[in-house]
Amino acid sequence: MIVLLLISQVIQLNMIDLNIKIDVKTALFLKNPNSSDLGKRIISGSIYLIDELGFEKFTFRKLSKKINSPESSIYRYFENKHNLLVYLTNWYWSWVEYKIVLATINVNNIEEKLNKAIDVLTMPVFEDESISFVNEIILNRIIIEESVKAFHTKEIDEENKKGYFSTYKKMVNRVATMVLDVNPDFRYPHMLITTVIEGAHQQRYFSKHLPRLTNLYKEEDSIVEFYKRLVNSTVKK
Amino acid sequence: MIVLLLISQVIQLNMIDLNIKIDVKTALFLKNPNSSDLGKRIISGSIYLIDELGFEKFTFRKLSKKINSPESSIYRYFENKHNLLVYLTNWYWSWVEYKIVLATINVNNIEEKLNKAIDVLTMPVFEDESISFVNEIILNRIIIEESVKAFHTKEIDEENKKGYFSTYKKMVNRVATMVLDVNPDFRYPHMLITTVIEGAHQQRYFSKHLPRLTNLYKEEDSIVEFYKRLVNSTVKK
DNA sequence: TCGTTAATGATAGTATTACTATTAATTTCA
DNA sequence: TGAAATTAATAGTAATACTATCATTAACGA
Repeated sequence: MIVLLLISQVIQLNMIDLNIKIDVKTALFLKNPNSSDLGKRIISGSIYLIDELGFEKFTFRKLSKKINSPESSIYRYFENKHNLLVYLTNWYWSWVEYKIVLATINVNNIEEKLNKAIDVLTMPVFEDESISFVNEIILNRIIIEESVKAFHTKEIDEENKKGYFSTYKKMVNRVATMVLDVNPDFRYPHMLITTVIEGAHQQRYFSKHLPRLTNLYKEEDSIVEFYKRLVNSTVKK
Repeated sequence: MIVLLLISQVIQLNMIDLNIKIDVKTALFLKNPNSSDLGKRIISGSIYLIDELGFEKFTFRKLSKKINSPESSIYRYFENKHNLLVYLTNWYWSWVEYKIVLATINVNNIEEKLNKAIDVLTMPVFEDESISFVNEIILNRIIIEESVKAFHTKEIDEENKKGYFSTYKKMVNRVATMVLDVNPDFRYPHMLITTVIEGAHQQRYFSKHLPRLTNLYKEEDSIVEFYKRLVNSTVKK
């Protein structure tokens, strides 16, 4: 009980921390959605609505009706729906990095440590681990279905300069370091990790919509199995 | 000279073949763009314009101005710009499959055959190998920057039923078969190949826009090197 | 507790997008 | 040559992605 409480407090603290970082490093939002009731309704409402409609059909007008606040008020928090999506992905990757830290904190064996991180990166989110107004199960679904759109735009270079993707890079870097711990001579740690992260999402998407493009076996989580095998056989000295 | 001519004829035939397949299997277009001058202007104009503006800012109205034909005429060929993008991806994958066939046709060693295919899938398109009104260098760039949007939509399941992605699946299947030739016990051939294809595109994108997410060395094509190593070490018995 | 400031609500308005409709001009090819 | 098919020219509509204005309410500090 005490342990749980402590962990929950750590998460709370950590989340505040991460949000401050987003706040400082980027110009992602005009007003911090964490700072008000309306802001939180925008975030949690948008998660449900993007999941329901898909990002293309999602609009601030529809969101305003869902949360019963005027469209113009939403625009006081986010310049446009694209920035809101990027904000959500940052939230997600902060959360994932935190889960990696938790999963590897007391693991001393470096191979096992890397494997634990790969687990977090490739396993589906099935339990509501939420400690806040964000539903992580649905957010995970949004990341799988929509997150490629967050960085496939003509504005990528300017947005990158503004730090829109720093949370993601930071998390990738953490795991890439674990790869180098296992094999310091391995030349492609970042390439490997982003291949695994994006690949695992892609395969989840394929398994749902284009199953001919992947291979699933009932008795196992094939995606986790495949990427673990891939990492271990590729990183090996 | 004679050889070149023959190859060129084969390509020509093959392209017609592939287009007939697209025609028959899907409802991708309302009128075959290959069948008229206007249709070809739509395709080649759209390739330049999508590359220039990005898919989001690309509109049929802007395209109509570029090719000097009314917007409504474009709508007689494609229901919407999304279907045009899917058409372009099909064109691209038909062309890639043809390149794989060419690159592997006289290779008897099965490992070498697979490696040749991985080469085609991971190498950049730098020469204008075009035999038609399609500029493959620019098309390759569009695939890297925009193609994820072709299958990340809410309509994916209906579109999949209509056969919108059959060209891609067919090509993946061809290479997956080569994987099984090398190791018949390997359980994840499709997963491996789609990981390589999409991963290689992703890494090209990262190397251009988010270089911290990948690892590039000047003296080599790191992306080709990495994915070859990955395939060979993962497929190994 | 009053008064100022800040945040939100209510409403309206604009340019652009994603189409559809109609009719005239032109091309095709039987 | 003449009918059928294709393309051009033009107009129009609902929805999207915003911006602007002003009224109302909440916050909070003197």
